[in-house]
This record gives sequence, structure tokens and C-alpha cells, in this order.
Amino acid sequence: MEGFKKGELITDRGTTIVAQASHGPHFYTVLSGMAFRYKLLEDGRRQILNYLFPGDLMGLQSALLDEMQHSVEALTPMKLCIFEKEKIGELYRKHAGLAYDITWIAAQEERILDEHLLSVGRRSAIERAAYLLAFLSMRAKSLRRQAGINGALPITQTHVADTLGLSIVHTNKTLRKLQQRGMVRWLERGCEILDETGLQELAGWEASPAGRRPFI
Amino acid sequence: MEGFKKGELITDRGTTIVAQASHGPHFYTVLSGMAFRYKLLEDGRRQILNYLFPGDLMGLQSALLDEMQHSVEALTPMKLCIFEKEKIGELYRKHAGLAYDITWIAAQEERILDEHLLSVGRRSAIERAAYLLAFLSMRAKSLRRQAGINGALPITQTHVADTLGLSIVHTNKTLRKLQQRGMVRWLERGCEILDETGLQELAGWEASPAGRRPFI
DNA sequence: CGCGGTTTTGAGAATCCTCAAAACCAGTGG
DNA sequence: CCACTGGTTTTGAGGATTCTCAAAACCGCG
Repeated sequence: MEGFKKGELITDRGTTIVAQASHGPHFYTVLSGMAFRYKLLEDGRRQILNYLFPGDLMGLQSALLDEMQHSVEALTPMKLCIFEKEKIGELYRKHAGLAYDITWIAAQEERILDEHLLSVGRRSAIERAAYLLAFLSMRAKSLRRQAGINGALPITQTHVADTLGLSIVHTNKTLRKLQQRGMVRWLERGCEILDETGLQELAGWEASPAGRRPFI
Repeated sequence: MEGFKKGELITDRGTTIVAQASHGPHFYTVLSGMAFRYKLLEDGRRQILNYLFPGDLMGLQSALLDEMQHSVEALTPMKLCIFEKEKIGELYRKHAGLAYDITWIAAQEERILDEHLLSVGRRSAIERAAYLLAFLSMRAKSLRRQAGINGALPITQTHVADTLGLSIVHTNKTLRKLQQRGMVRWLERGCEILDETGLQELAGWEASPAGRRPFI
């Protein structure tokens, strides 16, 4: 993989790394830090689609299809590994193992999106919140060090609202209930998960065994 | 690709082709017909994730990851091309072009799921309905013949409800409004799209240019 | 004709939203 | 050191959307 690496990108929290409708020549993998990707409606309504952790691919869509149809914003300082879109054909020809890993990661992403869609479409507000926090807790768990997370998830209630498809006000009231049950604790700009198992049960969700995740 | 084909599968409408948590040894591509994939919560709430048309892959997740986490059900009689999960490694080693196409299709699927998530999370009921019908109309358009669709989409209002994350009752009232505007027409077990452009505008959605779709 | 699946309608209730404003906190500049 | 500012969390109140329950109408099919 080293042969295809073009460089590294360091960004701060709040930076927009790739933007909707852009045609940049690169795609990336996350080396460290955490981010989220989202889409906007014309009138500003925002839907967060998923969160990115170390090992995740960023911008594969723009590499294979023509352009990017979502944006990505950093939640922490990040370090990214840069690749050139043009070289992806060569990669598939010369390194079947890496090609397989890329597809593997894409399939994993699809599975997560399925899960989110189920949640937003069919779970109640409190179930959705429980699911999301359990999900993030699970993903962050093994990657705390690399993701640059001390103890709390670096998100705000606005992020939660835009992920769950709820208003900020109702999100706040819902999270408050989870806090009363002792499952989470909110800090300024952060969320501490206290009872991951409890959240999973409340959501009616079992994390699927991750399997071996290739780290590109 | 012929070398990897193991056979064909013919199914009727209503057949469950692959089931949640199954570990079958195969995956498929759709040769003709139309289907949908969905997830269930324990208490029976159902979320439809996406629809399958000729050219789409079915069960890639179970080929790369361990098991299937959603089910697929046929909406029309179907013809599927069967592949063996075990051979996928070999395919990646020997046929980079096909491997690339598989990833391309997976990326396309991811993009569609992003779109759906935006819709379910942030659009109003009528916008969601308009988006879904415009989307299905668009996908069916070039594939009417192969998908085995005469004129109307072979879905019920229950399918629409479970795709949009709404109740059947409210879905019915919403579709009724679209009908009053002359954009669609409902038959028994089917939906005829009369004004695709109008639906797109109402939803605030522009279909992305499909690009060249590989047909495996 | 009767049956199951689908569409339609009405009514009351629950969830969730918008508007508005206050409280809180970290960081900034004076 | 303190006041100010912008972002975030919190709360209340009324209203809109969407849900559940219930039942009727409709349709193709055996």
C-alpha cells in the first residue's frame, strides 16, 4: 500500500475535508482522529450519515463514481493518508488483496448504513439515541488511542439530533432520560458512555462481531 | 464471469431469497425481475432498505463478511445468477476488472443508502413519498423490460410505508395527496408514475447521472 | 359466495416540532 | 482579572405531524 500513498493530510477539528459535489483527485484512509459525513438539503436541513474512525475509507465514492455526494467534517484533529483516484485501477490489477480489503470495508459500511436506516425509520426517539450511543461506544472502544479520544465521544447534541433525524430540543429531552437512567453523561462538547450493555438492550440491538478488519 | 457462474435460480413473487442471519454458500446477481431487501426488529417492525433491479448484486455482504443481516424478497418472478462465495477470492486475483465492477456496484449502493437515509431522516412525509417514487421510477425506467414490469411498479402501499418509516395509514393519506396533484396513480398492487419531474421537484432531489453501470 | 390482501376513512392520542428564552461554559480581548 | 461572545445545553408552552385503533370498502381469486 505504501507504493500508492501520496502523502499525509493533517487537519483540525471543524475542518471540512471533502465537500459535496467536489471532484478532488484524492481519496483517503483515516490514520488517526474521528470525523462524520453528512448530506444537506437545499434549505439547510442536515442528515449525518455515518462516523469515520481510524481504518475507514473516505471518498471512495468519488474515486469509483464521478463526484462526491456528501461532505466530511473532522470532529477531532486528524491525520489522513492520501491516495490518488487515478491509481485505483492499477491497484486492482496489481494487488488483489488490497482490492479485496477495499470491498470488504465498503461492505461493512453498507451494513452500518442498513443498521442506521432501520434505526431512523423504525425506532422511537429513545431507542434511536440508545442505538447510536451504543454504536459509537462500540466503534470507539478499540480505537480510543488512535481516534484521539480521551474518555468522552467528541460530539454535541446537535450531531446526535442530525444523525437521528430529530430536532435538537427533542434530542435533548431524550438524552436527558438516558442520563436519568444512568446510561450516559453529557459534558460540554462530549458524551461519556456509562452503560453500553444497557443501551444495547434498550435499543434492541446486538453489535455484530466485527470480524478481522483490514487496516490499510 | 461465466466461469464463476454456478447456475440460475428462478423464483416467484413473494419468495424470500435470502434470510437474515443466514450463512448460505452463494451470492447472486439479478438477471431479471425486481426485489426488495429489509431488516426486522424483534417485535416485527420492518424497514425496507432498498430495491433490487437487474444488474444489482444480492448477498455480497454475506460473501465478504460472515453472515447476512437482512432479508430479500421478490416483488416479481425473478431469474438470478448464482455464484459461490468461496470463489470470490479467486475472482479478485484473476479478474481485476470484475473485482472493480463489484466495488463499483457496492459504492453505488452506498450512495443510494445515503440518499435514503437523508430522506427518512430529514424529509417530510410527502417529500419522502415523492422522493421514493421518483427514485423507483428512475431506476425502473431503463429496465422495464428486464425487470418484468409492464407499466406500474409492483409494490403496495405497505412497501412504501416500510421504506419511508411511516405508518400505513399516514402513507395512504400522503399518497392520496400525490394522486390529487396528478403525479401518481394507484392500482391494486401497483403504482403508476405520471409526473416524474414533478415528484423530483417536490422532493428537492436530482437524480445523479448513473454513469456506465457494469452488468455482470 | 366467501376469503385474504389491499386501500380508504374517521377520530382521538402520542410523539415530535417550532418558537422563545434562559442558563451555562470556554475562550477572547480589553 | 473581568466582561463579552459564540456555541452548547436546558426548559416551557403550544401546535403540527404522525400514530394507533377501528372499521368499512374494494378487489381478484378460489
